[in-house]
Amino acid sequence: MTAPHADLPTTYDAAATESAWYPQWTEHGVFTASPERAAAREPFVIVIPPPNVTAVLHMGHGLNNTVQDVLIRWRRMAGDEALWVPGTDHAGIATQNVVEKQLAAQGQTRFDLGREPFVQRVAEFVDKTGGEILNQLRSIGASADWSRTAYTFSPELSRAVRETFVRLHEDGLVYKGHRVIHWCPRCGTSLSDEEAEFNDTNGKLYHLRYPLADDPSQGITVATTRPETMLGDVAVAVNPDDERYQALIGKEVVLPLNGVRIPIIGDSYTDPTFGSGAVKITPAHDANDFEVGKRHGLTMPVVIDADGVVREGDGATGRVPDALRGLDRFAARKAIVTLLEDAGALQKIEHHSHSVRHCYRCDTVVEPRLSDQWFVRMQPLADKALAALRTGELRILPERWEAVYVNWLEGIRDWNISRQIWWGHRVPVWYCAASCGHAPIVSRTDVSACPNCGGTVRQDEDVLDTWFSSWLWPFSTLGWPDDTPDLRAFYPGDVLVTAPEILFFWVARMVMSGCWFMGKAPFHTVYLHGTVRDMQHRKMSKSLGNGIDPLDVVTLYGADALRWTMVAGLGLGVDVMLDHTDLEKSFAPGRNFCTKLWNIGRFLLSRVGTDPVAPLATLDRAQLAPADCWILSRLDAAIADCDAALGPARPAQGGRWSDAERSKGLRLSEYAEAARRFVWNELADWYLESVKPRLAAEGTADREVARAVLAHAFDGALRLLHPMVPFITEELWQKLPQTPDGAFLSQAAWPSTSGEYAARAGDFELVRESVAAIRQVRSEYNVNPGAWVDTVLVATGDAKAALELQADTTGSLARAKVRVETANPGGAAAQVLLSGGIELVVPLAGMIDLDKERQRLETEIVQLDKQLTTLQSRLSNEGFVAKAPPQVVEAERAKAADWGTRLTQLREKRAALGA
RNA sequence: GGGCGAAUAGCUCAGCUGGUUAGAGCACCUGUCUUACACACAGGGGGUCGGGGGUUCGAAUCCCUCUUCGCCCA
Repeated sequence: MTAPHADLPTTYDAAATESAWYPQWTEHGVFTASPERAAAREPFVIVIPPPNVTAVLHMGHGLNNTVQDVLIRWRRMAGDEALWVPGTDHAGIATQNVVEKQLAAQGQTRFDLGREPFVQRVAEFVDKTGGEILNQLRSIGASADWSRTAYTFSPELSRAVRETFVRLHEDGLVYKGHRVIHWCPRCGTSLSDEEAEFNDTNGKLYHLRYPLADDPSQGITVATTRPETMLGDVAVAVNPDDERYQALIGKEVVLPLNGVRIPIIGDSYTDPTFGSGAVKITPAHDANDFEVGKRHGLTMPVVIDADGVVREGDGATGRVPDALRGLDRFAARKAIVTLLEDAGALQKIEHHSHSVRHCYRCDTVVEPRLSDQWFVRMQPLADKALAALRTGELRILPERWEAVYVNWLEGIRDWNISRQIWWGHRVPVWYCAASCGHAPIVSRTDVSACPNCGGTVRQDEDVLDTWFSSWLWPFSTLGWPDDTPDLRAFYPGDVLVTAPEILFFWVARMVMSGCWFMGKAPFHTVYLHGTVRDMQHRKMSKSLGNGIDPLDVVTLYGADALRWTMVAGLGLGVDVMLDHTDLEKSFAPGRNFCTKLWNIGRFLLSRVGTDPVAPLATLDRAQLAPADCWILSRLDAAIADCDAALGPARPAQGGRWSDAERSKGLRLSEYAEAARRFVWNELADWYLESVKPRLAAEGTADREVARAVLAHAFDGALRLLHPMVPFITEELWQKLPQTPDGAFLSQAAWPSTSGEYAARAGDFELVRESVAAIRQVRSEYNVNPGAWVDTVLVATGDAKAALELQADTTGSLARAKVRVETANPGGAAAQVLLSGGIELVVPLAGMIDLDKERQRLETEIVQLDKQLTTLQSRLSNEGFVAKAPPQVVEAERAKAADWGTRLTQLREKRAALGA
C-alpha cells in the first residue's frame, strides 16, 4: 500500500513549521481586530503588560505572554472579536540608566551633554535597539494585533498622559507637596513607595548618649540605625506615657560633635519598648520624623545632599564638622561612630535586623529626602477601585490576592509621581520666569508666555513616573482621550494577565484610572500567574545566572514545546519550576507531546489518506461502531472539560461576577491535561489502535465510517490544542482531508459538544476492560508479547452481544483469539472477574500456576471483604441511616449490594480452584 | 510588628460548599524496536492527606492549637 504521506518524517520539524505559519497568519490579518466586526459579536480584549522598550525576552515574559496568547486564541476561535494589544513602555529610569552607562564608559555624564541632547540620544538609542522584545514575542507565537502596537512615549500616549495630569489637577487630585520622599542617590531621583522595596538587612542599632544641656552628668540615650543623621537632629522624642522620661520632657540636650542644643519632646509616635525608648528626630531625613517635626513646629536642617554626601544643606549651617564634610553617607556613618566613641557618646552597638528600602531599579539604599514633589491624592481613586472589586465588576484570581488588593487600597498613601530624571513625560506645568505672581500654569498645550505679564516661562524640570503613563494603558492604547471607534468597541477589556509583583504598581492603578476616567474598570478579571523558578525554587534572574533564554528553547525544542511546558505546569497561581542546568529534563515533555501529536497525524494521513471524508453529520448513525460512539463521546467530554477549565470568558449577567462564577476558570493546567488525555490516552491509545483493521478493509462502507470519525476526532483534538500549541496544530490541520482551502485553524471554530454519543459509548468500555484484563494476565504470566493467546469471555444478554460484535477488536488490541460464551468452560485457566459479572478466562496451556491464581483471588477477596465490612458497618450505623441524605444512603446500599455479589463470585471461583 | 496563604505519592500539584476503594502529570521498576511514534507501547510499585485536639452518623475537606515554609505590608 502506498501511503500519500509516507514521506513525512517521524519527528516533527518545529523550526520549519514555525517559520512557515507565522507570516501566513499575519499576512492574512488573522490577529487583526476590527471595531466594526465587534459590533456584531462579543469583543474579547487583553492588553499586554508592556515590557520595557529596551527589555530582552526572558522566561517570565515567555510565561506571561503564553498565557495571554492561549486565552486570546481560545476566544478568537470561540467567535469573539479578539484583540490583544501589544506594546512597550519607555521605562524612564531604566532606559536613562542604560544610556548613562554608555556615557560613563566615555567618561561623560548626562550633564555634560545637557538635557535636550541627552533626551535626543536616548530616543535614538530606543529607535535603534528598542522594541526587539516584540519581535521575540512573535517567535513564541504571540498572536497580538501588531497593527495596534503602542508605546507609552509615543505622541498619542503622551497626549493621554498630559490630559490625565491636567484633569486630575482640575479635580484637585494632583498637587505639589513638600515632604520627605524616597530618594535614590544613584539614579538621582525620587521614587514612589512601591519603587522603594524593602530588603531585610542585618544592621546595627547604635545607642547614643546625648548629655543634658544644664547637667552634662546626666543624659538621655537614643537608639538609631543611622547615626550619621544625628548631625541633623532637632529633638529627642519620648513617649509621654513613659514614666522613665516624663521628667525630662521640656529639657534640652546637646548634640555631640556639633554642640547644637535640641529639646526633649513628648510624642506618642515613640515606641517605649524599642531600643532605649527615646528616639532622635531628624525631620529632613526620615519620613516619620518629618511628621513629628511638623507636629512640633521643628526646624528641618538638611545634612545629606542629593548625592548621598554629608554636607550642610538648607538650615544646617554649623551642624557638620569639617572632618565629615564631603563624605559619602556610609563613610560618614563609620567616621561618626568613631568620633562618637572618642567623645564617649557611643554607649553600645547591638545587632539589629530590619528592613531597609532599596531602589527597585538599581538596588541602591534609598535615602529619605526632603523635597518638593508632585503627588496624586489617592483616596478618591482607591475608593472606586475598592468598589469595583466589591460589586463584582472585577475579580482577581487566585482569589486570595483580593485580600491583598483590598488591604493595600484601604491603607492607600499618596503617590509621588515626579521624577528628577530627563527621560520621560515632562510635568506639564509652567512657571512665570519673571515671578509676576501668576500661579503655576497647568496646561494641556505647551505654554510659551506668561498669561499675566507676557514674560517668559519655564517648564517644570521634573518628568512623570513611567507608571503614570502605564496606568492609562487599557484606554490610552485605544485612542483616549479621543472618542475613537477602538475605544468604543474595545473598552472595557476582559482579562489582565500579569505577575503578582505589580499588583500595586500597575494593576490597582489601572483599575483606579479606568474607573475614574472611563467610569468602568478596565477588565473584569485579573489573572495573576506564578513565577518561573529554578529547581531550588529561586526566582530566575540575570544576577543568579539561573535563567533560561526562551529563544534557546525555541531553537532546541520549538515554540510549541516551550508553550506546552508552561501551560501544562500552570496550576492557578502556581510557580513554574524549570531546570536551567538540564533543558532536556524541562522541555522534553513538551517536545514529546508534539512528537506524539505529529505521529498521530502521520498515521492518520497515511491511513485515512487525502480523499474526501464524509462530514460526520451525513453518516448513518446506525453504521457507527461502538468504538466510534465511544471516541465521539470522549471528544464531547474533552470539550466540556476544556471549557470548564478555561471559562467562563466573562461574567454571565450585567457585567458583574456572581459568587458562583467568581472563582471559576483560567485553570490552564487542567485545560492542558483534558486535551492531552483525549489525544494521547483516548484517541491514540484506544481509538486509533481499534480502528486499524477497519481502515485496512479497502472499499468497505465501514472503512469510510472509520475514516470520517477518525478525521473528525482528530480535527476536534487539533482545535482544542491549538491555543496552546498553535504551530504544529495548524500544520497538521492544513493536511487533513476535510480542511477547506484557504482556511486557518487559528480562525476555525472552537468545538462544541454534541451530547449525542454518550449513551452508546458503554459497549466499547466492555472492550477496554476486557483488553486491560487480558494484558494484565499476559504480563503476570510473562506471555511472549508477540504470541497470540486464546481467551474466553463469559457473558450473557446485551453484554454478550456487544462483546461478540467487538470480539475482533478486543482480539487485535490484546493479541488474543477471543470467544464469547455463556458459561465458564472451566479447566486450568487464569480467571478474572470483570464488572457486570463478566468473566475472563485465559486457558494458558501448561502455564497456569494454580497457587498464583488462588493468590490473586485471595488478595482481591481480602481487600474487597475489608472494604465491604467498613461499608456495612456504616450502613448498620443508625446515625448514618437517619441523618445522612437519602441519596447518599441509597448509593451506599447499591454499592454494598454490588460488592456483595462480586465477593460471592470471587469466593466461588476460589472454591472451584480447590483449597 | 500587622495581614494573607500553604503543608496530600520521590517532585509539581488536583481534590469546590464534609459521604470516591484519595487522583493527575512527571519521576521510578519490569517487559517490548508489536510496519504512526523507543521523543514510544504494555504492565507495575508507591500516600496512616504536617503533629495534636475537637465538631459530626461520617473529616484530606469544617473549628482550635502546635510546627514548618511562602507571600504581601509596615
